[in-house]
Amino acid sequence: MAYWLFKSEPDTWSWAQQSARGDQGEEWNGVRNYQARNFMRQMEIGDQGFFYHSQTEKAVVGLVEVIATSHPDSTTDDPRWDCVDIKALCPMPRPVSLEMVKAEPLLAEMALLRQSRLSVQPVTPEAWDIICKMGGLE
DNA sequence: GCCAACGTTGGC
DNA sequence: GCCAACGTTGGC
Repeated sequence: MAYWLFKSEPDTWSWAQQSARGDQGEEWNGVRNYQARNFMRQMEIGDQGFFYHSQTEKAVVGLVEVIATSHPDSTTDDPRWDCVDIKALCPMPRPVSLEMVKAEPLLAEMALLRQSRLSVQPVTPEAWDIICKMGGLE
């Protein structure tokens, strides 16, 4: 099983909206970036991810799970763009802010810091554990 | 609101 | 195939 990070502007698609979808989940659509798309194509059902709010909040606010593998993005006719479906698992008891991630030397290599514009990115198992603990999980 | 980073597009 | 121009994203 692999770990990922999904980034969203809360004004566009928020954790609250994602949670409201329940187990039915929702397409992670609208991605128009090849790198991000390629990561989604690698995802498998049961993979887990962080849900990150960019812009105003800049924090990991919850955990999600992949419930459908890559398929055409319903928001475009352009055959280049695929997406997966994800559902909310649980909120972070304490959201892990970008500031907190930056302050942890063990997380310095995260794509979140190195490639700030990438909206879908892989997370190593080590980074996953660290952030879960920082957020009050486990 | 600004700016840096970076991806995309189009002309050559 | 290169590169300049431009658009978008995200942090500050």
